[in-house]
Amino acid sequence: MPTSPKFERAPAQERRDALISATLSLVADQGIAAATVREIAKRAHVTQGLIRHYFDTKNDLLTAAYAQHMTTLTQLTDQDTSAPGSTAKGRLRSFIEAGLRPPVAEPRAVSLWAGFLTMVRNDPEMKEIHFETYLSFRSRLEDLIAAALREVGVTPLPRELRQMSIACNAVIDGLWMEGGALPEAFDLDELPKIGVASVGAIIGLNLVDTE
Amino acid sequence: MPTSPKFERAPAQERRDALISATLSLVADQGIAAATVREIAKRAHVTQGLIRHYFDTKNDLLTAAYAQHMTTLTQLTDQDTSAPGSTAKGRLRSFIEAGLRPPVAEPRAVSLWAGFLTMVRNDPEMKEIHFETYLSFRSRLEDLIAAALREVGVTPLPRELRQMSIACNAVIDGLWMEGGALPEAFDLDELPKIGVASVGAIIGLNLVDTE
DNA sequence: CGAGTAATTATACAGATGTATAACAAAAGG
DNA sequence: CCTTTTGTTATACATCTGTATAATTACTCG
Repeated sequence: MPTSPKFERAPAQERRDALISATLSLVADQGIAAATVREIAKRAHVTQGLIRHYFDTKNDLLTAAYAQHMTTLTQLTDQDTSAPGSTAKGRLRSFIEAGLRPPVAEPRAVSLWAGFLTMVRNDPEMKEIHFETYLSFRSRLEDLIAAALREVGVTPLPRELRQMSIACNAVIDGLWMEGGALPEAFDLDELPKIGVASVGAIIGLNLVDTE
Repeated sequence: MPTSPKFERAPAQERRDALISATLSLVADQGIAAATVREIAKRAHVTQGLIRHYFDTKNDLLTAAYAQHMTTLTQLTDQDTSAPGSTAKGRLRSFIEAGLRPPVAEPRAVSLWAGFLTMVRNDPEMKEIHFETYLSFRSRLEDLIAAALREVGVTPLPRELRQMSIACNAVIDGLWMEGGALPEAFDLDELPKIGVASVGAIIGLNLVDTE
């Protein structure tokens, strides 16, 4: 008498991914404290013992989840700026806008950032991931700013460029954070617009007008 | 035979404050998960049962701690802008600088913000506190911007003013966050300088030069 | 088709956590 | 000085947590 299988064996990568995204959604929804092994297992539709089969410790799972989230964020922000044939100014604008629209800018992402911050500050491995992601974002921004300025014949000093990129990064981060923490306080597309205008003001270049 | 007293009875307000600041320092240092009743009691030099005597539930203590922290932050930012006889431009600059220097801008404050974010998003009472603090900060900033512009004969439209204050608030928040999350990545006084310059650029007013 | 392997479940365990309640003792009032 | 009040400690308890290990069961390979 053939009974229906009691569970299914999934490919390793698939299970790992399921566990990681269960972790991320839990941290985003209810904070790091709610991400217990049992709750994670439930969301991934497995039993809790299986977590140990893929990750030596809960901390390993959390680290893997954070790394994956940061990688995704970086990719999402970058993808719109690689279109060839466009102007540097246009690429800079796309970069800003992408960072201030879903899926990059949304409550979920901000909650994840906040949820992991404690671990980032105390765990060297996570600190490393955070630091690299931040610097890579800022250096990407710095390159785009330099290119846009070069396009109009301006070449700022390295020191000026550094300050511009820090400031522009701060506007983007700040808007991202405000939009995520108080989504109901802003209109749709309000944040991207403000972001583009502000970065333009800071680097002294009108990014708003199309041409 | 008179033995030394086994404990001391403290004024109610004093004990409440001790419990609240123990909570805040714990959340700042090790995150919200580390703020257990036993650990809080230890830092406040009392036993854990006493917490229940001052707060019905742990959640009440956390809410009280968050409220106190936010109030302190607001006061710290505001105090330098009330000096009479100064120019509106100068007051705006003080406001920005105060928000980007210790004790407002420091890792501890950012950790607290992150630690409480989950609760802010899920607990209506804390959401209310957060919303009001944010709006009050922004409206304070909006007033200062309007005054500084009026001083040079400029009167922006309400819509423009709103966008400026959102953007300026974002720069300040973003710099505040970056400085707190990666303190070693910035020089002392670098963030206040960048903040003043950026806000100036956004509202079209040179805030850097003294006169 | 049958045995071996490893993915998955099931169970166990020591310690931590929030809350509840009982026991104690320091200060206040008469 | 003694009683009362209540701030404070001490203890108890059910539940949850991360980790460890044993027991199953689905798939693979010969």
